[in-house]
Amino acid sequence: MTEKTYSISELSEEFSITPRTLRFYEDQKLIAPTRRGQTRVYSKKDRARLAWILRGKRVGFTISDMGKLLDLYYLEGGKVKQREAGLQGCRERIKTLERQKKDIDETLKELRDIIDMFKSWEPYPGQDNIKI
Amino acid sequence: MTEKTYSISELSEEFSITPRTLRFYEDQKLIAPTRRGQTRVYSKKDRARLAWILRGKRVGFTISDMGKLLDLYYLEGGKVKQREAGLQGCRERIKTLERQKKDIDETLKELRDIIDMFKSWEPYPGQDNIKI
DNA sequence: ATTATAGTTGACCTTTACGTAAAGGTCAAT
DNA sequence: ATTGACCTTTACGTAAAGGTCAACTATAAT
Repeated sequence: MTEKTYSISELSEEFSITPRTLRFYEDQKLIAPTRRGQTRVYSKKDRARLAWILRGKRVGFTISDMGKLLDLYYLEGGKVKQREAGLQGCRERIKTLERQKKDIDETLKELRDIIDMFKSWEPYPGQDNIKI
Repeated sequence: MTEKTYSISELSEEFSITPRTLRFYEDQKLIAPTRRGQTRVYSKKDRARLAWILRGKRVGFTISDMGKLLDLYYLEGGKVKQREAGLQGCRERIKTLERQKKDIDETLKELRDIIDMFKSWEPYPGQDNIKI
């Protein structure tokens, strides 16, 4: 059974990014698709890595951050020190993410306040300008 | 009673940013401190705006995003269309923030899995290298 | 055979968010 | 009056994350 593979455009469409982005990630050593000739062939594993990278990006990590994380994740055997550093790194990331969650909750609250403020200013029928 | 004010360095230290950053935000019309001579004097209100901007930044908004949001917030009277746009903008931001929260939760879960993985590799006493 | 469709590698361009001098003003303390 | 601390503007520099050509190549379809 041959595993499913993806072309660069399939993958970029699926994740709403451009092929350029995928090539860029490869350039930055985040993904290493195999080649058939000189054409990139992405595996399921590559696809999973990509999903990880993009999610990391959405929550504020840089792509090089994600590169390091992925390396840790796929680390098969390594020195103790590397693993310790990995653990430390993970813990720090968890902390910043938890802070971000708090920030988001507070920002959400304020956004909803703004919406309420807007609503309480609803114009009267027939009126399309409000002056104070 | 004269309200409390802050110097550029007070404020930048409090929020762990550089004075350059504050001047930059002013350049971008995000904050408009008053002046005593040519020296910037920040009010409580300025400080609040700054806190907003920085929180927005932490959760992934650009500073120009935050500028627009602040304008909406401090909007005193305006056309209906502006307010409608403001409402729409807020709703969109709320959506992306909620998505980000989900992303964060999933990322947190995976980070914790990685940590568990690391832990299960704990070396035996006296051993400081693991090979596979 | 030629056209269309994907793919490739450069190389340079752009935006965001500041950093980093350079060059000097202001004011309090010595 | 000079030092030091803090402030100012102007202006060029930079890193991150791609965008945007341009010039080819490979393969499939007509």
